[in-house]
This record gives sequence, C-alpha cells and structure tokens, in this order.
Amino acid sequence: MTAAPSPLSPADRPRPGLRERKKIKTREAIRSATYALVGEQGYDATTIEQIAERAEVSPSTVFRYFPTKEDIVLTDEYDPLMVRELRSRPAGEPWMDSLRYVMDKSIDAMARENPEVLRMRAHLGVQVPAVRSRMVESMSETGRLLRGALAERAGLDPDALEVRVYAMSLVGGMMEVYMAWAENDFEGDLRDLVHRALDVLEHGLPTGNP
Amino acid sequence: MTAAPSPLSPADRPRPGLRERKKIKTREAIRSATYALVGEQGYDATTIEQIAERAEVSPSTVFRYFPTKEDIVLTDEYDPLMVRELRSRPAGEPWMDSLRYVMDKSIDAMARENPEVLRMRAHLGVQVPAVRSRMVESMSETGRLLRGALAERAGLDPDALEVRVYAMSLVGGMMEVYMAWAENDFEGDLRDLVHRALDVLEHGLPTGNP
DNA sequence: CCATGAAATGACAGTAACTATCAAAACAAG
DNA sequence: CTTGTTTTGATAGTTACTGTCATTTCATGG
Repeated sequence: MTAAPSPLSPADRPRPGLRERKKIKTREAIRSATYALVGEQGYDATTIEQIAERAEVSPSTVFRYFPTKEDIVLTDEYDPLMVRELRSRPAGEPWMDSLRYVMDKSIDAMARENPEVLRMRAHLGVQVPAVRSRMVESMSETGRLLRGALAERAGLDPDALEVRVYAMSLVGGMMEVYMAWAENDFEGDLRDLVHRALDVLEHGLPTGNP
Repeated sequence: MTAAPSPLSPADRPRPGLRERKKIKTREAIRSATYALVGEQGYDATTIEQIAERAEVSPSTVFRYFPTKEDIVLTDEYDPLMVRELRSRPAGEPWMDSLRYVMDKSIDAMARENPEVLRMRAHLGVQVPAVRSRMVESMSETGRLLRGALAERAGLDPDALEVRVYAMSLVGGMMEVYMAWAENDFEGDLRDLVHRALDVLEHGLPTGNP
C-alpha cells in the first residue's frame, strides 16, 4: 500500500533526496547495461551476473530492482498513463475513437522518448518466448484495467464475461500487431498498423462474411 | 516436416511393438504422477524429482519426455484435431458457425475423455503464471494454424495483418473464457460461455456503441 | 537361442535464474 | 557526531533444465 499518489501534482513531492536519486540512477544503470549486453550478445546469452558487473552493482541488487530478467527489459510506466488518459476522454465519444486516440498518444510518447527500446522490445518479443510471455502478461494486466473504463462506458459489469472477452480480444489483437510489426522489419508506421487492427476488431475481416 | 500422417487410417500402423507400448506407458505414468502430486501439494511445491520418483523413472527421463514442467500438464493432441476438423467444414458455411461447431466438438471430446483434466488445467492457468504462459503460447500456435483455414475462407493472405489480428483476438477471447470459467468455480457449461464469447467477437458488446 | 546394432535409460556434472538471510555500508535527522 | 533506518553485498541454497556417457533394454537376422 503506497501512500495514495493523489492526482499527481507536479511539484508536491518533498524533493528527491540523495537516496531517491541514487535509486533512479541504479535502475537506469541496470536497464541500460541490460540493453547494451542484449544488443551485443543476445538475450539468452546475457546473464544477471554480467548485467550486475556492467552496471557496477551486485547481482542481489539487480534482483532487488527487478523481479525477473524479463522485467528489466519490459518495465515502464506507460500502462497506467494509458488508462488514465482513457478515462479522461469525453463520455460521449465512441469507444473505438477513444481507443484509437489513446493508442496513438501512447505510441507517440514511446516513439519520441526511446524509439530504439520500442523496437528492441518487439524484436525480443518475437524471438524470446519468456519475454513474449511477460509481455502478454503485462498487456493482460492493462486489459484488466481497461475493463473498468470499458464497462463504465458500455454500462456493463466489469466482471461480465462479455466485457472480459472483449477486453482480452483487444489485447490479443494489439499484441499481434506489435509482433507483426517486428517480424516485418518494422516496416510502416506502427500507429497505422494499430488503426488497421482496430478496424478489424470493430468490423471483422474486410472480405469476410458480413 | 513429418511424413504426412495421411488421413489417419485406423489400422495401418505397423503394430505397436513392445518399445512403443512402453513409451506410451511411461508418458502416462509421468503425466498421472504429476496430476496426482499437483493435486496433493500444488504446482510449485511439486518438483521434477518427486514426479520422477512417483512415476518410477529417473529425472532425466522426465525431461526426455517433456521439455518443461508446464508441458507435462498441458500437452495433448486436441489442437491439430481441431484444425483438421475446421478444414473439413463445408466451404459455404459461415465462418463463425464453423468455429462454433468445432469448439463445441473439441470441448465435448475433452469433457468426455477427461473432464477433471479440463478443469485442473484451467485452474492451474489461473493460479500459476508459468502454466498460463505456456497455455497462451500453445493457443497462439493453434491460432497460427487457424489463420490458414481462415484466410482460405475469406480469400485473404494468411500473413496479412488483418488475418493475423483477427485470429489472435479470437485466441485472446477464448483464453479469457477458459480463465473466467475457472475463476467462477466452473459454473455454467463451458460451451455456452464459448458461444457467448463468440457472439461478442462477432457483434461487439451487447449494449456498446453500434 | 544367440549375437549384433540401435534405442532408451540412468547417473553425473554443470548452468543460471531466482530466494533467503544477515552483517556491513550509506544515508537521514536530531 | 550519534543514532536509527534504508540499501547493499556476500553467501548459501533451491530448482528447472542441459549435456554427456556408460549401461541396460529391446529389435533383428542368423
């Protein structure tokens, strides 16, 4: 139980403090060491020990910051942001439009801040089963959060089977877009692909049965 | 590439032979030892060593038969059967009807042959992340196979983004039904739930935007 | 029935991701 | 600078999984 972040005022945190600053630095060191090593040697060939060494911390510390190796590569803070953004959309807006907007915005943010991570992750997702797994799991959690917003809009119970299925099929679809993007060597704009995917989820297959 | 199983004639295999029979027995022994132990102690508390001991084989042998612990619990032969069944449906039949039919038939078969396994798997899927992971992976493979049949029917390229997304959203939806079933203590007929899920995938949410 | 080759098994050693524990070091606050 | 708290590192252990090689078990032809 953390102390209720409150609506996240930008300047009300009591100042970073040396301790906090160091933690952030360590986190970053571990992450970038990992990205570097994985880029050089591949995911499986990179051990926690190597990561610890390059980040200049002990292996224990690595595990203290990240529960699993996959998390080092995948963890970020975009998901809760996405849900918040979604909830703040006008209630009258068609559901799919909201989704499109939020997806665009998230991808934009990610692509602006660290585009190479966006790609490396997709690439690892395609190649390393454990990473793909963790990615699905993470997207499923987002899907669970989405259910709340979704049920609200549709006037349904968030735990109703229909809502669950809808949210999860969305997750499956989004995951596939991401993987397909990587498999086709990142050809095309990811946002365009996402739009095409959402069209499919909304209207079914183009030439399919009506 | 296996040697084309041919339409699976029932009596054309050259006779089991002692060796083959023993292999099947060992496989079964490992599987049922695992189910028993997992039932008694839970999944995580059950080690390969214990499984080997109860199945009266060496740990090495366990790994020779199953690549991972999760596979012991999840492996079966229903998936290819499902795809074959799907392909043999009349070409004119609406896609969703085919799917409904095939899902019904698969679930029936599974529920008839070993209903407790059907439930234990779902239960483990809910509780053990590694099992859920492997399950998603397995369903995704089925989804990949489905793409072939699906694209054929819709007159599309199996590798087209739209087809991929559609197949994968289906997988996500089906996975969620299975998990929801277990979470609600297996209330209701699984086939009915699947039908409701397919309705959602076909028509969207009941009260949602049109 | 037996000899020969092939497949399956078991024993052994090793790797790497985690977990648990506890003492030492780094910071915070008075 | 002292005292209390948080963070770190060292160490030992567990377990899934891999690789290797000698031994055992089945298949087959004579």
